[in-house]
Amino acid sequence: MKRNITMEEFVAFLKHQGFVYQGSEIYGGLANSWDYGPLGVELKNNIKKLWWQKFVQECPMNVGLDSSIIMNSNVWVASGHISGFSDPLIDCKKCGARYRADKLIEDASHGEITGDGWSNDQIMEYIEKHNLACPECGAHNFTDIRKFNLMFKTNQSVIEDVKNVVYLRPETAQGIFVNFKNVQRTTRKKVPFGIGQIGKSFRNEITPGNFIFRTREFEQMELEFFCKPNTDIEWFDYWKQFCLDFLDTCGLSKERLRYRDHAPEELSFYSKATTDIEFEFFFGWGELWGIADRTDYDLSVHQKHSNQSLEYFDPETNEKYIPYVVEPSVGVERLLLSILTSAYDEEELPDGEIRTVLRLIPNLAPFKAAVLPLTNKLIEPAMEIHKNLCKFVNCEFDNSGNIGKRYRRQDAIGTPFCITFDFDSLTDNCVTVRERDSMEQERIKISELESYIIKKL
RNA sequence: GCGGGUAUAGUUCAACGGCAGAACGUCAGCCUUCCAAGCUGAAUAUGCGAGUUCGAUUCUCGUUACCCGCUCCA
Repeated sequence: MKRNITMEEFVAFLKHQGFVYQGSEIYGGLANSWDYGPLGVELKNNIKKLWWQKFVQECPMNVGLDSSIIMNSNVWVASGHISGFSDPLIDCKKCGARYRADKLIEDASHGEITGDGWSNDQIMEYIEKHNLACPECGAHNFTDIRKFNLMFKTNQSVIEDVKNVVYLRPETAQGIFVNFKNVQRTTRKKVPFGIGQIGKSFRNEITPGNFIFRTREFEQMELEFFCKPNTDIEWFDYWKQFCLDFLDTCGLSKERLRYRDHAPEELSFYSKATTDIEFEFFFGWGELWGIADRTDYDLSVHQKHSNQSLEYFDPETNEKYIPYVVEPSVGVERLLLSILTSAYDEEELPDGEIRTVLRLIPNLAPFKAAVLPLTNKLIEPAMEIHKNLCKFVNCEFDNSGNIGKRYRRQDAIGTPFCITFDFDSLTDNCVTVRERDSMEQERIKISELESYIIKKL
């Protein structure tokens, strides 16, 4: 990227080209929801396809799964998502500082009283009675207690009732864990093996933002890799490298990628070690891919709560154990954003003109080719070529404006090849194939066009 | 959630308490034999809701969305 393009400019660019629109736009939008346009959905699908290819199809150890978004609520009790995430939060109305109300009491009483297990009313009563002040500004002016609930809640029935409360999954991982036995039995896989899944997840984030970086609805591509206890460290390193290689395949700029190991105090309760692959987004470095050593935590808690054995019998050693899990988890939208960020380029041509180019790898490009008649007199025969090529690759037809303009337009959406049908084509049965990055042109026989394009992809 | 800022066409910007303009883009026609050419024409905008006013895109309030900072992020 030659120029320092701002995020706002980039968002406008993506909207203009039909990659990403604001969600519910005609109704004034909905905070942090984004829709993927005709080009966005192609790119997104291509990203998912590539991930699936690399993590499932080409990886004999791994298989795929597609589990439900809505699951038995006990799944979330077991996983800790319900109990572990209902902190009573309170804000100081004066300075805006936010606290966990129970911690406030604990701190004020110097640890003598913990608000653990208290009801909201009890906590509020204590705060009022002891006239607890905001540690920041000293004011006695708090909001009501609000339970911060990460999960989207709904009812599985037309009647709302506490008994039929269900949640939209906050991660796809649990769907894999609860199917561990099913998958292992039916595929006859031996540990180590992995289960991959792509799907939507939902989290009521307190502060979403930064465009599509953090949204409440998002899509994850997760692999849960089951291995023998004490082999988790080596597999952890294996997948760390594997993910980085994948990002390289996607065309991400190396200098905008780095590993970041989580410090022991920031590790989640379920994780022994976590490394993020971070990408340098517009707003700074941010988590792109989290690789976590989840140990046997998940299978153990599900075994406990479900009363179903989730042990694996290792036929080689005749041992029974609960496998350890290494989880590389990446968000589709974050990956899409980093791919687009890396691909965006404004190139100065020899004549001083600037062209915008999305240097997407051909595999990911929304359109693989565009068929362009040199003039409007050649629309019909050019359309024939387009019609045929569409059967093999996603390609576009464009006859508006002059040819140069159409080349630039395709450059800006990352189309790797432009196929121009000119007057000579009528007699020599050849077309000009113009390559996006080099801008070089080659004369190709129409009969060999498909194989030429497919080979280049 | 708090504080600050912003909101006019697809985009970038004008203007005004009294008919809202331009450039680029888009579309149509003409022209055009390979890198955003030219000519002619067209469509498209004051985020939403109240209030003040004879009249509000302009002033006031509310609301929604976005941006920046703080806070938060199992």
